[in-house]
Amino acid sequence: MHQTTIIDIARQLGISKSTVSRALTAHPNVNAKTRQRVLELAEKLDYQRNQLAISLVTNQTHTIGIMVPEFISFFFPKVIIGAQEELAKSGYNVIICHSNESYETEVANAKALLASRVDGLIVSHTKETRNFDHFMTFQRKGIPVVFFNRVCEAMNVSNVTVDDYNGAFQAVEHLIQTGRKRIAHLAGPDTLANSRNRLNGYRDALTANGLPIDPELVIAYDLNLAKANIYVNHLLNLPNPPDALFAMNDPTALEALSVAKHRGLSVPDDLAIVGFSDDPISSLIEPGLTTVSQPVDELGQQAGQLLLRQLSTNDEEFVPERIVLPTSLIIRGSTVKNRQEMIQS
Amino acid sequence: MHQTTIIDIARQLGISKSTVSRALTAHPNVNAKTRQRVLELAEKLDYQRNQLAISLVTNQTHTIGIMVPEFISFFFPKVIIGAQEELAKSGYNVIICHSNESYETEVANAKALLASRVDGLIVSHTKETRNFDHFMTFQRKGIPVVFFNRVCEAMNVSNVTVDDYNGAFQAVEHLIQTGRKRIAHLAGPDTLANSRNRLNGYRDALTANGLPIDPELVIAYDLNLAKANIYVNHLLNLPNPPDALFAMNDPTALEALSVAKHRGLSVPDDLAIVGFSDDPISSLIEPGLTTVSQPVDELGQQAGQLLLRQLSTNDEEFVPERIVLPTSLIIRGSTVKNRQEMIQS
DNA sequence: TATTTTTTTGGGAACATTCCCAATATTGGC
DNA sequence: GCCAATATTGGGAATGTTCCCAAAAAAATA
Repeated sequence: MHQTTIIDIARQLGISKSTVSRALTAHPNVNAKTRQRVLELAEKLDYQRNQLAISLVTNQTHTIGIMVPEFISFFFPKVIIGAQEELAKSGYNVIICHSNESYETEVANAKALLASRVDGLIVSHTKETRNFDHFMTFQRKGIPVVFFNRVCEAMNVSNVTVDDYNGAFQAVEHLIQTGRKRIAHLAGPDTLANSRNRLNGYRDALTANGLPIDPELVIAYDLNLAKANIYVNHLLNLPNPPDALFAMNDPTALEALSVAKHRGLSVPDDLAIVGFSDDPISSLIEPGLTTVSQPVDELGQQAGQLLLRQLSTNDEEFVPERIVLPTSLIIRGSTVKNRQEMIQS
Repeated sequence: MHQTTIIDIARQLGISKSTVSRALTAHPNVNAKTRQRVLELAEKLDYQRNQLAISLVTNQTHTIGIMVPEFISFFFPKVIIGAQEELAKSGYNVIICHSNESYETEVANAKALLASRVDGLIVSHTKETRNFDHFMTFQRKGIPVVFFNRVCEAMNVSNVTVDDYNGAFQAVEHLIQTGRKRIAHLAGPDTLANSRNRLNGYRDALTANGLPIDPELVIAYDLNLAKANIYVNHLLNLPNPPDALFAMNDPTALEALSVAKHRGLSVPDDLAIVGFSDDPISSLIEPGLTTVSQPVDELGQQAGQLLLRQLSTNDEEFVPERIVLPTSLIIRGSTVKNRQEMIQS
């Protein structure tokens, strides 16, 4: 089916396509009457500009790619919305991709985004990603890249993260202050920078408070919940089991909570549990889950702003920025009995 | 910054751009050696095809727009993933838009998708949408449109829904069978076809079981949770309050649950509650929420398949399909005490 | 009215690719 | 070694737009 073009309009009006083009854009050099006639006919003919042709000649698409590893949990959609709103203010559209935690899909998506000539990329990589060549290609071609949440520390690009180290430190210190001595950590894979940082925070909090680091109590896993179940049971079966668990994220913590319930353990008396990310579910279950909360909306907004800033800066003058947003500890019933929710920043 | 083009490759190899083009695509008429040389140089020069130019000349983008009203809740992301996987099998990419429940944003998004020449559209409209002109434009231009979940019944296009009427009927009948006599309904806005269908199911279930329809017990609202809170309190303050509540969706039902707890009511004894959609949270809270479950993944898959089918059919021969997927009632503690989860189809 | 200035318009290259058709090179049969 | 058949290559139009530059028209000035 034929789509109306500026040439159709030009022909019907007996004027040149240049004039139609000017009338349709905000160009000043058109007679007001001519513009009026063009606009009316365009409306009548259902004219829609062809962004492909425009992007081809102007060499910019006004489109930003956002790639996330998944978007079932509340976290990534919220970040996307934050970024999208920020970008929309400057007239940018957004293509959302999810890599499904698959390195291969991530590479394929990166290729597709490159092919559709996005003006920039906002990305959180998969847990499988060890090689970042596919993102470096963007850099080489002068297309701004901003990482968030799961960042590539080796690449010299802007990124936004939360203070994973301090969040973890604070969480573990809270457990220590409430009397726990054997604190386990279900960590994420060491491919993720945030996972590594949380692990460091856990370790340093123990050391700073004179507690030993027992390797038996630290398990790094691939965030597959079925395995979380197994590992929690393993920890609780130890001859000298933990009295507290700090989990990489809320889903893991919730899984631990369910395991504890199943084994007839009392939370927080027999096992205190802390998560990370303040999933909406965490405040609704019984007991409420103590967790490290992140400013999710701001994460997205900042990512958007970083990209916009880079987009309006000369390549030579550009210096990458690394933004770290603060976390806060939300204390609920999974660590302190009969406690109404409390926030500790 | 200059991006490598087939002309660059052609020049460096001393051959024509036609040959390079053939080598880069799956075209048979190229010498194997030539193809090899082209592929190697392309790799070396970081060549990425320019999808804009390709789409411009081939007049198809292999891109499908998916527009949803929001994607914080688990529902829409899951549908998107289902559709995306189906479309990916046939080599289609996806642009995801969310209208943020705003009619204006929806219209703007539709324009942008039209401008970027998507090959098709999968959409669930906002709760504000009464005028569907912006979607009819797609139809007029021969671009396939598939509605899901929130459909426009007035448009002659394919759509996928769940059996809202029967889901609601079954839910209300379950409440009646467990002895409830005054069943309230917190309905959605009447702009949504699924909201209207659920309301009808509610009404007919009451009538079929010889119960009166009390207009006092039916409240239609805009799905803004803050208002749900107010309305639930209003219902419970009635001189003759309801003994059960059927809510338009799970978030509404959860809000009701929280209100009931706050007022010291026992659920399900004082107030039984049923939701719609089986949100992941619903099985985790205490008591578990009885709810109408929908085959969410299948919704997305079917939407994708419908679109693909239309894409490969002549416009003249095409006949819209309307698929209705079955729902099932999941019975939990919010309607039956001490009941382990049970599914009734 | 003639000339200059300003406003408005038109022509055509450029963007990166596909694809048709013609031209050239290679191969096979005799 | 010649001719036909086949394989491979090149040339150039076409896609829908922007944008520069020149041309034409209109308005302002003398």
